[in-house]
Amino acid sequence: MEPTTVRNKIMGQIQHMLDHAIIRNRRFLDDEQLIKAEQLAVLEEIFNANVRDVEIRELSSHFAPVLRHDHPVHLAIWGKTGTGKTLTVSYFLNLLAQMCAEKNVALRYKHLDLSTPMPCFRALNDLACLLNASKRYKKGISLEELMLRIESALAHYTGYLVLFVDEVDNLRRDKDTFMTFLVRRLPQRIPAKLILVFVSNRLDWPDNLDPRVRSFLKLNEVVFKPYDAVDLQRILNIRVEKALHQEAVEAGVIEKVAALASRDHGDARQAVALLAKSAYLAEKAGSRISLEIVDHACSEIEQDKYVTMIRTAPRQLQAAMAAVIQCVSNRSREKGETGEVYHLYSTCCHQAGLRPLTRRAFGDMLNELDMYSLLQSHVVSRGRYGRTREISVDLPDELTGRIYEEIKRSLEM
DNA sequence: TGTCCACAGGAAATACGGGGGT
DNA sequence: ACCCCCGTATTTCCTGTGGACA
Repeated sequence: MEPTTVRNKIMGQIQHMLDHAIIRNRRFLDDEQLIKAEQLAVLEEIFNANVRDVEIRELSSHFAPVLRHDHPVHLAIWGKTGTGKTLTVSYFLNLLAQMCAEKNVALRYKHLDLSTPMPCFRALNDLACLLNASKRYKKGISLEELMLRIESALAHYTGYLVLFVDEVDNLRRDKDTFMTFLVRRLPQRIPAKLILVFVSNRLDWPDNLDPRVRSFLKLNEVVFKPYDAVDLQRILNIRVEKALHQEAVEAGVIEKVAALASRDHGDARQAVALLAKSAYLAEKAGSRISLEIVDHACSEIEQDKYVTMIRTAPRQLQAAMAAVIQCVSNRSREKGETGEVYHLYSTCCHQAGLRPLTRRAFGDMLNELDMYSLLQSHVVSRGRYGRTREISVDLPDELTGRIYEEIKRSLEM
C-alpha cells in the first residue's frame, strides 16, 4: 500500500473518532480518578437533586444538639454497598464541621476507614495515625500502648470528637476489644465529647457483639435504602453533563440504565459503571449511545463479572472449572458426570502442578461453582448404574472460551 | 422384592497457616 | 525465636439414596 494511502487512512480514522467523540471527560466516569474537591462537587449536585434527602434530614436531627452544646448519642448507619453511605456521611460531617466553626463550637471529625478486613491491632493503629498519636506499626507494640497513645493525644481536647468508623463489620478478630475501647474506655478517659458513627452493610451487625458492649452502647439508627430508579436517573444525569457530549446520548438511555441498575442492585457505582461502559462501546463503534448499546454494555459487564470471578478464584477452583469446560465442550456433549469430570480435573491439576483434592472436596467445589452460576449441576439416579451429578455449563460459548483462556493463563497450562 | 451401583453429603478428625503471647 | 492457639481447609469415614435389574 502507498505510504500516502496509509497516512490518509489513519488520519481519516482519527478524524472520524474526533467527530464522533462521546466522552468529553473520562475522569468523571470513574470516582477513583477524581480528586476530593471534584468528588464533593459531584456530591453537592446529587444532594441538590433531592437525592438522599430523608437520610440527610435524619443525620441533621441527630447532630443538631451539638450546636446547642448537647451531647447526642452514638449513631449506627446501615445500608447496602453503593447506597452512598460513606459519601453522604463524609459530606454531612464536613458541613457540620463548617457550621460548628462558624458558631464557635469545637468539633473535630475523623474518618476511620476499615474498608479492608483488619484485626483490632491495625484498626487501633490506623486510628492512632489519624490522631497523629503514633506512626504506623506492623507489630511490636501492645494494644495497651496504642490505646494510651490515643488517649494522651486527646488529653487536652475538650470539644466534640466525631469518630466515623466506616464498614465496622470488617473488624476481624478481637473486635470486642476494639469496641470496648471505643464505647466504654475512651469516653471515660478523655475530656472530649465523643460521638461514634458506625457504618455497616449488615443489619445483624450488633448481634455478634459482646453483650456488655451492646448494652452500654446507646444507638440511634439510620437506614439507607437502595437508590430507586428516579434517584439513579438524577445521579446519572449529573454524570452525563460532566463527562459526555449530551447530544451523543439517545433518548431513553438514562432511563434504561437507571432501570437496569435499580432492578438488580440499586448500586450507584455500578450504574455509573454501566453508563461508562456504554459510552466506551459507543465510542469504539463510532456511534451514539443507543438502547442497544446499553444492552450490549450490560451483558459485557455481566460477562466481565464471571471472568474476574474465575480470575480471582483459588487455583483449585480454576482447575475444577477447566475440567468441567473440557468435559462439556471437547466431547461435544451437553452434560458431564462426576466421575469423568473428576478424572479430567486430576489431569488438569497434574498439568498445573497442583495436588488434586479428594472427590469429596471436589464435590464441594462443584457446588461452589454452581452457586456462582458458572455451571449447573443436579443429582440424578441411574438405577443400578448409580447416582451421579449432571453437570452442564449454560453460558454463551464465547464467554466459556474466555473463561477457559483465563484459566489456562492463570494455571500456566 | 432385594440387590447393588456410584456417587451425595454429613460428621469428625486432621493438617495448615498466620498471628499473638512470652 | 519459639510455642501455642484458633479458625479454616481438606481428608477420612461413614451412612444414605433412587431406581434399573434380576
